[in-house]
Amino acid sequence: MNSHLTIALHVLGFSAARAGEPITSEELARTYGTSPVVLRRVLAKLQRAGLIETQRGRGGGSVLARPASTITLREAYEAVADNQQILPRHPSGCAGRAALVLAGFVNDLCADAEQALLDRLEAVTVAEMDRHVRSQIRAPD
Amino acid sequence: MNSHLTIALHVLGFSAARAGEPITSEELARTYGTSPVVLRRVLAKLQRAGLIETQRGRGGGSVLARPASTITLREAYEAVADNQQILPRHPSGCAGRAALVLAGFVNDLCADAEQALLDRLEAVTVAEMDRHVRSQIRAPD
DNA sequence: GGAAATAGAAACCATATCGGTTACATTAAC
DNA sequence: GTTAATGTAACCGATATGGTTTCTATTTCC
Repeated sequence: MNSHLTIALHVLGFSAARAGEPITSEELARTYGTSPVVLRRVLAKLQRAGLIETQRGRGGGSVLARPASTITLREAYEAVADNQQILPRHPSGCAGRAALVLAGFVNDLCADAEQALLDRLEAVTVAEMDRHVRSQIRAPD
Repeated sequence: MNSHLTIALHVLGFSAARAGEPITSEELARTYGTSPVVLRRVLAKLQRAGLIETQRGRGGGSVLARPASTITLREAYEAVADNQQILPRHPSGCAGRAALVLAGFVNDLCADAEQALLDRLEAVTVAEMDRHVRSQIRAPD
């Protein structure tokens, strides 16, 4: 995994705060602290996943493709995780029956643990994230 | 994360199966499918964590330092994870109050999701892993 | 129609990580 | 002292990553 997940959540959070007004990759890059090109690489993934829509040209930028209350953070994760497993798996080069059985057990357990992690991400929507940010901004400290 | 977790579980599983007889890094490397040097790098971490004990010289090798029923797979994870977080965190370069609040929210959520993953690993002991392997070996298919 | 603003994408580079190998030192049993 | 084993450092090649540059495509505004 790389930094794409945190960038994606930054994008979704800021897009939600705009309430329909498009936000540019330049502004997203500046607030996140990286370059616009890096940000567009993540924007491309979010588009492919159908989470945002982007307009080119003057006045362009990105907006949420669906209501913020219908987008879970797990969807953001899956949009940017290129089929990568969080925990590494046993390789195929194991020798012997015991090693193979052990590898199968470990792989199943890793999959189960990852599922637990994804369940946590699925329990939070972009709208909830946005509400949290709004409340914290209005009530400093 | 690298492959050290799967190697560590391989080590603990095979050590448990030996019931006190030391196992060499050469045999562990052969059954896992890598080189003995790579394996010893993981063995060093498991030693530092107090999960195995290793003897040099002829007839040497590694044995479990504690009963298999008292070692959880989470301990193995923490022995090999060099303080690394599974999910990446927001960088410190965020600009603006909204970005900082959002980063804090995301970081907290990531920590929570990781905790859910670790809980799954903590629920399994090396002894249970060993029992599973033994039962599967005796009853093929 | 032209200028400006914006996204899209490819290419390249510097850096870090990782697994593998080699080499050598250290330890313990026989 | 020979043999078998761990401990560790050094190096190499492959891969991933983030950053930058450059160019193209699109859209709006004048």
